[in-house]
Amino acid sequence: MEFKEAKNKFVQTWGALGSQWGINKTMAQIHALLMVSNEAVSMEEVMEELQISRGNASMNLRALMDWGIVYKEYKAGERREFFTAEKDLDELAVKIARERSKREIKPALKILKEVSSIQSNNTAEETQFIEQTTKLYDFVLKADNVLDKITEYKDNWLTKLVVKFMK
Amino acid sequence: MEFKEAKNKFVQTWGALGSQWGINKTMAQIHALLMVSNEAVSMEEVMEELQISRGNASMNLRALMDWGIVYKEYKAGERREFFTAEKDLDELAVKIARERSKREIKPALKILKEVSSIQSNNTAEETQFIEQTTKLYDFVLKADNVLDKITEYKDNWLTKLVVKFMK
DNA sequence: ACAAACTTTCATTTATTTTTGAAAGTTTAA
DNA sequence: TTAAACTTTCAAAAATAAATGAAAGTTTGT
Repeated sequence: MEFKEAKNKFVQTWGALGSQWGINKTMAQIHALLMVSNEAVSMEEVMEELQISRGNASMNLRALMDWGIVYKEYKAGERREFFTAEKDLDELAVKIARERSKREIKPALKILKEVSSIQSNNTAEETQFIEQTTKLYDFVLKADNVLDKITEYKDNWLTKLVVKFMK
Repeated sequence: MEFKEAKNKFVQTWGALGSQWGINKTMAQIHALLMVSNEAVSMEEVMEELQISRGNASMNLRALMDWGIVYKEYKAGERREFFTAEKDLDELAVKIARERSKREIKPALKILKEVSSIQSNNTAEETQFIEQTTKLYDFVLKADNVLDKITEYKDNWLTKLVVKFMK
């Protein structure tokens, strides 16, 4: 396999993975492309490499910056903007984890708390509902807290987790 | 908030979450419905509660069984099949983690290994590509191993993780 | 062996999500 | 202040994913 083919395969694969994880395909592809580029990439180049429209490139680059995993760069004497991806994987994973916690887990917790707090009429049905949603609330809360703690380490959290856990 | 409203809210919320996580909305809703039911539910009831067609119910129940988080149950003297969800959350999370590892992480690792193994012509571009995809491979492999180890505990793995990690 | 009771399949339809591209907006340099 | 160079927005179009429902398939009791 030669370079171009490998690069393309990587971008495609990362894109497909993204869509299984609630991130859209193009967004994941752009991220993949930037991550393996040795220097900052212009919007024009992104459009060219991925064969996408200007609007699409603009919106997804913006979204990636909102996630905090792609940065704008300005080059001296250049009017255009260039983009780079977060390349440190510990940092990348931490940012993704935090963002998903904020966007998905926290709101879900709020709802779980609400629905598990109804007062029961003591039918078997309602008792089961309250019991299960309460358990879910506790579980998700605990998981979210663990995530928080783990990502506090930032550098090498994965390695530290391995060390802590394997012994 | 009264019971029916709470139940509906829970099912809707779980469904929306599902679609952000690569599981389709109906599949997640059915799972939510079964999880808070005190007894096994027939396909007819699922259709009725969620207002979905027979085909849809059948396909998604099947998919949930493929994931190993919904079970068929037979009642004496009843021709129909009934369904229950895995209610133990440790067990549920373990099954989901294992399934996603098998379906998504393992295939991604295979590709990462492939693309990171091209031989370089020593351009800066290719060097960067190989370096970054190699790092990714190592990272994802390590993460997958940690997941494996954690889910081996099965019972109370989350609690055990908290204990190990907080001290 | 038949038929009633039930489940699965899959071609078609429907709904949702993503993409496009042209117009509007912004920034910079002269 | 003007215009060139660039980016963003968003309504409409295209692509993708999910749902429907009728027909085919299966199982069970008589």
